[in-house]
Amino acid sequence: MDLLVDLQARGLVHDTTDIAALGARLAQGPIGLYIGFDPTADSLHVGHLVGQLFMRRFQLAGHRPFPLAGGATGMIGDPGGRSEERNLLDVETLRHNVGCIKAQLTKLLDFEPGPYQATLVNNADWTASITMLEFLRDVGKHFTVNQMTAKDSVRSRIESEHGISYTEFSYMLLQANDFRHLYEAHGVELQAGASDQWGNIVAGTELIRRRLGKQAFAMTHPLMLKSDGSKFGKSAGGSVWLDPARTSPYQFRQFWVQCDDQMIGTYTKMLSLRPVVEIEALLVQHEAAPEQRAAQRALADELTALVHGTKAAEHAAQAAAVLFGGDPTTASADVLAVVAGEAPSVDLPANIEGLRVHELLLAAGIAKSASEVNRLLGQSAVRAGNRVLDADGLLRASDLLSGGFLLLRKGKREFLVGKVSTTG
RNA sequence: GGGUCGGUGCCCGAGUGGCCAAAGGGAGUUGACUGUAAAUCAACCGGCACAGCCUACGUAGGUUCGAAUCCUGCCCGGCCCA
Repeated sequence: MDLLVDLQARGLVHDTTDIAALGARLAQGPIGLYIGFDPTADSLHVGHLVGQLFMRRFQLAGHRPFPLAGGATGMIGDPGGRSEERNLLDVETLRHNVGCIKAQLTKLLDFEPGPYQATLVNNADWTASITMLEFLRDVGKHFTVNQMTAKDSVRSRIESEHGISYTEFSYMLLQANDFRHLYEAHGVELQAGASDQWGNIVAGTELIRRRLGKQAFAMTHPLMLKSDGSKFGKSAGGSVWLDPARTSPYQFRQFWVQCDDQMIGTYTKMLSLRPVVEIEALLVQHEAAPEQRAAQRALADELTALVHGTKAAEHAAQAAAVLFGGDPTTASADVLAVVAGEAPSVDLPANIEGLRVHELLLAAGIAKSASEVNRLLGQSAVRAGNRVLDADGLLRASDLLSGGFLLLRKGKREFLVGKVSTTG
C-alpha cells in the first residue's frame, strides 16, 4: 500500500509541504527522514511513540530513518507549547539524558546494516563546534526576524507576560540548521514531527532552499490528546515512560488497557503497526462488545511487546489476569513473582498463622492507621488470596499461595505482596 | 496607630456554655452495580490497648462541676478610620 495513503488513513498526516511533490519523491525510491527528540528527561514517554513509530513505518516501507537526540537543542529549550522560559539543564544531566534517550531510540528501529538501516545522530556533534560568527553568517543571515516572530511558537511567547529569551528565540535556527546538515551529510530530505513542530521544521526547509537551492519536505502528525483535550501520556502516577525502571512493563501495558473507548480507535490507528484494514475489523469487533476491551488489549499487547519485548509483555498480561478477577490461588509462583514486582511488598515470618494484618498494611503504607484497617475489615474490604478476612484481621497458614507468596488486597485495586523470608 | 469582624477537621462551611470528634457540602476510602469505564445508591471518613480512653475548633493562660462556645494577652487575615 502507498505509504502516504496509509499514513493518511491512520490520521497521521497533519500538515505537509507540497504533498504531491513528496508523493512523487517517495515513489522514486528510498528517502532519508528524521525526527528529533530533545533530552529534557532521562527517558522518553508514550507521547514520543508516535514519532518513533512514524519513522518505523517509513523504514518498513523501505526508507532510511535518522532518529536524532537533541544534545545541542536540548541545551537551549524549545519555546513551543510553553508559556514560560525553560530552566536550562546542566551539562552533566544533559549528557546523561542523551545517553538514555539514545538507547531508547534504537529499540524500535532496525539498525542492522542494509539499505533501510537506521542511523542515530546527535545534533551536538555538528553544532557544538560552530562558532558564533559562522552561525550568524551561515544560518542567521537566511532568516528575517519578521519571519521568525510570525511563527506560532514564538508569537504566543512574545504575547505572553513572561516573554521569550534570545536563547529560546534562537531554537528554531538550530533546528533549521540540523535539517540542513542532515540533508547535506546524509541526504535526509524529510523532517517529521508533531504538529507543534511545524514552525521549526519549515524553518529547515526554508534554509535548505535558500542556502542550497534544494527542495526538502516537512510533515507533521497530530499531537495525541485525551478525549477531554488534555495532554496525553499522564496517568494517575504521572507520565508513562518508556524506561522500565520508571514505568514497569506491567504499568505500561495497563495504561493502554485502560484507554478511553472514545479514543482507542484513534490511538490504535496512530500507533499500531498492523494494517489499517485489520485495525478497522478490530474496531468493529470492539464496538460490538466494548466491555471486552479487545482493541485496548490488542494495542496494549502490541506496544508492550515493541517497547519491552514479548516476554515482558506476556508476564504483564498474566499479572494483570491475576490482579483483575483471576483466581490468585491457582496462579503459578512465576506469575506471582511478576505480581510481586508490581505491588508494595513486605517480608513475612515463617509462620503466619494468627498474624494480624494491621501491621502489614501499615508498613506498606496501604492504610494510614490501625483504625483504618479495622474499618476496612468491617467493610469486608481486605482479602488474602480470595478469602475475605474476618473483622479480627488474622491470617491463616492456608492463605499462603505457591512459592510462599501472600497476596493481600485492599478493595479491588490495591495490592500488597508478602513473601516468607527464606534463610540462605 | 484606632475601630471592627473573623481564624473550626484534607477543602468549603455550620455551631456561640453540657445532647460536640463537632451539622451540611466537596474531596477521599470501601461496598453494591459494572467493562480494570462513567453514572447511581449505600456505608465509612482524628488516633489508640476501641462498650472506654487520648488528642483536636489560631496560640498561651483564665473563669466554670463542665469551654469550639465566656474572659485576658499574643499571632494571623478582612474591612473601616488615620
